[in-house]
Amino acid sequence: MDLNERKLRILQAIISDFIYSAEPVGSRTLSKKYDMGISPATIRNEMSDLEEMGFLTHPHTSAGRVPSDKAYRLYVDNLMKKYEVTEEEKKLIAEKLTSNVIEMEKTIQHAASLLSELTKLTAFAMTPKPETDRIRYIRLMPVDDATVILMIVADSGKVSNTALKISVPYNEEGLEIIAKTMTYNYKGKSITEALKLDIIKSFESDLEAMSRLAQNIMPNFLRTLESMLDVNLYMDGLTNIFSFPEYNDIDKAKVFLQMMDKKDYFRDILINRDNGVIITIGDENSDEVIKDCSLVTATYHVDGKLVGKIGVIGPKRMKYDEVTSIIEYITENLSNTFKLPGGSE
Amino acid sequence: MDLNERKLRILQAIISDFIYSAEPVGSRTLSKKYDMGISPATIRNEMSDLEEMGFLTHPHTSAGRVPSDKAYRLYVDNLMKKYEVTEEEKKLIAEKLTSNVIEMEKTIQHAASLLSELTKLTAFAMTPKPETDRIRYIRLMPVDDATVILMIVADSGKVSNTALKISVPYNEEGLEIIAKTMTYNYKGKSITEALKLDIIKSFESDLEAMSRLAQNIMPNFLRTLESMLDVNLYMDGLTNIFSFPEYNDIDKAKVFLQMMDKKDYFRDILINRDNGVIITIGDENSDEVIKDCSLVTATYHVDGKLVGKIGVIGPKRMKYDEVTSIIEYITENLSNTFKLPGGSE
DNA sequence: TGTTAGCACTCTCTGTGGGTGAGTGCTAAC
DNA sequence: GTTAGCACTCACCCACAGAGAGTGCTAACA
Repeated sequence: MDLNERKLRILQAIISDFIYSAEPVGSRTLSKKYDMGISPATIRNEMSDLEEMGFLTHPHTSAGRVPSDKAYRLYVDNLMKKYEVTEEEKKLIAEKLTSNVIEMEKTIQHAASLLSELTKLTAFAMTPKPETDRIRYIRLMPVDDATVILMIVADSGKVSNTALKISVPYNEEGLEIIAKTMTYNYKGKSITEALKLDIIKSFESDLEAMSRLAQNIMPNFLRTLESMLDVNLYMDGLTNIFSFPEYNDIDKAKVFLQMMDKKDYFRDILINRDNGVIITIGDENSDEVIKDCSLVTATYHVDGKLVGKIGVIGPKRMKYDEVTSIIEYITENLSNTFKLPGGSE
Repeated sequence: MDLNERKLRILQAIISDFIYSAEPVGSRTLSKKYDMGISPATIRNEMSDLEEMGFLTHPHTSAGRVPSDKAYRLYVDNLMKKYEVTEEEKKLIAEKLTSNVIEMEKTIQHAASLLSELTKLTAFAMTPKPETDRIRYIRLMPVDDATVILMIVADSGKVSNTALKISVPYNEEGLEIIAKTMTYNYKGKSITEALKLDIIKSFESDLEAMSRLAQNIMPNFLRTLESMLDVNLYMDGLTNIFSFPEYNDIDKAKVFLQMMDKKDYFRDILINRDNGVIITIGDENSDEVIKDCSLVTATYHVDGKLVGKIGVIGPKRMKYDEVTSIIEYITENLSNTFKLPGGSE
């Protein structure tokens, strides 16, 4: 059977209407509302064909038609018109994302909040996977007799610090020597490489006091490095799903929210997605629990290299045109904000 | 009318049963299950008295009795037995809270997660209000030609850093002089005091280059100080409310979750609560939206001074004995972990 | 006088069955 | 190929009856 122009027009109308109303679309409504110049009966015949071709389904015999995953895919790939981000939206995005950038993490959090506000969906943002981030330098600074602050600065601009409890006496020079030695050994190494390195020997030849101080510091240094590898996931607009009639069912809402609550689980889903703007619709999602959702994700860059993700999750009948344009625009802004050292945590 | 011993026993049984079952308690069930040695009819008479005294209510004529807020209050103040935190629970708390303390914020987050896990309620934890925290020192460290890291260390051990974009040429000595001058001026001042101070003049007398560098740095310094005043609120176990039959109603669940989603609103509720272990039951809560919840909060200390809050929110029929004991135990552990400089962000 | 058995009454909850309306699918005519 | 007509289907709403849990009152009992 042929997917001719009239069938496409009908399909498009059904998808638009269903995205808007969440109600199965009937032939009569269609012919009245969209003024297609053909009678309901003709539309019914076409609908029946479209159903046979797998683009429409039927919740039950006497209900209207509902687009299938295949239909949404066709819509996203071919039918959908490009949505232009409005000036108002652009202004809001610029305001929240570029000014006042004090911490990278805060900015990423704001991006999620903004995205959920603009799309009225549940949004999330993931900090970059810093595996390839390289160590720039390490500092040790005394606070008091028993406390030292360890600071690690990476190429991306990420800074991590930890207050260490030190059980041996020390002085500022000793700290400086250790920090310099560490910087010398770790500079230019990625965090994952650094974790494999064993430099504790470097200190053994020196004075014993120094060696003991270093032994006090190193385990904490490694733990701090490890924590730098953590990927944080922020969510916003969780309760937005309540505005969709498909989640008026308590069990559906419960399953959705419990899934989003398991951040580790959801993080894994995100990590395994490809880069760029990716849309997965319903059954296209490999994870059982989100098989009646659509997921739209995109990637932003930090320092031109590290890759973070941002996106939305919601019912399959989302406004794909708006959502993708807005996400694209936000990721561009984020990438610009995080371009090369500066403007980061 | 007198609240005699038998009435108390009946009331206690009703409260226990209702906390467990969430079903209105009838006279027959009570006499069978709790073996009180009196007949249902007698119990009915007593129940009727208890209702008149305001301790019980009636959802409708032919339903059993439900404890009123006044009954819960009596239970919490007088009837409830002290719950002993089990060895297992203690072990879990010790594991999650004392070991591996790299960042204060992470530990506080863990505390919330732990609390929700142990109580099966929605838990939250608020970082301390750092108004009285005092600045210990300020450092400026070069990253590259256009980036400098600003680091502020406070007495509590809290460390805040920001990467600044610098638009004028500079050298390490210049940074050090400015950092020393800033430390000299700000050391010992609380953050709120520091925000009111205007030290930009201190740099005017010096070389012009220095003055321009300082003018590059100061606005960002103030913004970083401001961000140090932020109080973070972490939540965990939001979806636990789905396990309570009283939230099987989609609208109830929605209202609850939307309320918790408005973090600023909820943060304000917490900030206004007194210190120590505080239980507020139903109508005792001044905020309309949580009038059918109970809120249990407690305070922990950082550096022996700063005060953070942690607690749970849930239906009025919560296991107050368990909840209060566990919260108390966790706050003790937190306060110990955060005792004086060390073990913090 | 306090306690208990008995009984009528109340109210929720569940299941059932008819009516309504939106929509389909088929057939026959245009 | 398109359309009008019509029988048929199915979800949804509503009313109604019966069951079950529980109360409140009364009268009898220790």
